[in-house]
Amino acid sequence: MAVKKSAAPAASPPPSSVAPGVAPYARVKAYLKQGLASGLWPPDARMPSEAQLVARFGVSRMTVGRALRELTAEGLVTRVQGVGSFAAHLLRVAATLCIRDLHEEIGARGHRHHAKVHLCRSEALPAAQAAQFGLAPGTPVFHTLIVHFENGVALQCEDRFVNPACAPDYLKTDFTRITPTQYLLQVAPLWQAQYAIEAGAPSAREARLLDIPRQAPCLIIVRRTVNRGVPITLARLTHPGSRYRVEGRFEP
Amino acid sequence: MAVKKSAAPAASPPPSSVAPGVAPYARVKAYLKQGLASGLWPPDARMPSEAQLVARFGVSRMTVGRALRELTAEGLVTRVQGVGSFAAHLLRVAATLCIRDLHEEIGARGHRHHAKVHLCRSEALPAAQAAQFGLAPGTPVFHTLIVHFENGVALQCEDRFVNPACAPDYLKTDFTRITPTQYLLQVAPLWQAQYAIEAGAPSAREARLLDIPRQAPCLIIVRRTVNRGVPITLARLTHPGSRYRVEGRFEP
DNA sequence: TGACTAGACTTGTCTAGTCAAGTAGGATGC
DNA sequence: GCATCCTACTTGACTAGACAAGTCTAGTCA
Repeated sequence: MAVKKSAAPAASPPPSSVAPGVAPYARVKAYLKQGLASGLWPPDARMPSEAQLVARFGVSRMTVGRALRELTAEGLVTRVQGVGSFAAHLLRVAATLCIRDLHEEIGARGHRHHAKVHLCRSEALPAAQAAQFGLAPGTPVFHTLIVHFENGVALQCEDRFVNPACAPDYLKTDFTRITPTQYLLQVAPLWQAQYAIEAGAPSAREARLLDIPRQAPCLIIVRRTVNRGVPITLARLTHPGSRYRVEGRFEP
Repeated sequence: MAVKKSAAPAASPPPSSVAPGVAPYARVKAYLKQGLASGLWPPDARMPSEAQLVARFGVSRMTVGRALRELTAEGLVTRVQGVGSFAAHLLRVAATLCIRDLHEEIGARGHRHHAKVHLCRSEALPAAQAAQFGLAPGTPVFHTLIVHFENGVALQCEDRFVNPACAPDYLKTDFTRITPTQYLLQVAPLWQAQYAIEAGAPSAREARLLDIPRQAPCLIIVRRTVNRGVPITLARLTHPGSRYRVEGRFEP
């Protein structure tokens, strides 16, 4: 093509300012993103078609297609075959919540981590956890109870059940040197995780281990991981509400 | 090309089983994903190069490139120009946390939502919130305090400050019919959000409004949204720990 | 031995065209 | 009026090539 269509509708960034070092698809993407942010295309508004963007930016259809496809993946644009591209509602804000390994997280803050193992044995799966874990009650499972400290202050009580079939050598690990999370990620590739974050009071044992009052509010994260339908581990992570919180950010 | 390289290393899905109706890029992607899930390529292991995948699947480089690019975006693969593609560590588990609008969430459960407005006025921004919100103390801001009910039970106490510059007509809205979140998303496109999830005790007023004891653990979400550097709103959402939790799942 | 260079290999990106499939609207025929 | 068909427009996906840029290795030369 090269010869640009003369009847370009004209708007903000035509092929002017070729932007050095920025890939064409990124330029198209930035243009669309800016239009969405500025309200040029409110939710459900029709956005320029691929052909129009091709004409405006003087690039190939593959290139504008990539920009639109990535925006679709990010949830900013809705596309309907045969109809067009539309600005998406951002009602459902999908945020990236980063569940980091605690050891790494403490290290990133430049602090000292240590762990105390209170329980590390094989036992029959209690009925209370059986349904949640996805194994029959009474199945032999590994059970660890570890308290993690940041600079000597108890930060997390980790009560964990592990499927022996996925990590036969789990109990032999020295959990004062490596966290169960790290170990399990090495042994069994994580493939699915479900989690619930809730506020609640600690159990009597958790209160004692964390050295907090029984009525102190705690942030409790229950996480279950599964690989190809096989349950790997079920963990209940109890944190004193005064010492721990989950933070995150979201930007489309 | 067309003639396949005879020295193909041989593995699971060669061009055999052409898979009807599944796009080629999706087939390549599924193949790689399965290899990662099965542990064929443990973290940091070298994955097949684009050229090898082109030979194996008999598709063009653009197609395998798309598959690898999408896996990279999903955090499953790390690519280094000039070196190769490698299986990523999944240590950092990025989960999609869905911050839904409460009205929509309750509706999705088939339950009845109603709201009670306790405060809806303009006031000077208190110093306590100024730094967090990003406006000077004393700046006139809109302040609402709304309690949301699910089937008549108090579920959330929403204490919110709004920047009048972003939503001049905010106070005129009937918040028993539309939630502030919905209104603000219509008026000002959300462009950045920061949030913190923590467990704590409710304030005296929150306990009264939610009809819970002072020492009942609450899940508190503090959310700040910004558009192009301009603060839109700062919200403190307090939920009784016994009635609300955040759930999510993650699968690469 | 050590510095440098050339080539092989890799990913990153783009083009110009193709075919397929879906939608919407207008023209046609009953 | 109503159903049908055709056409224009849209997105979805792909190909076969191209060039650029980064990395690594092996060989060469001082």
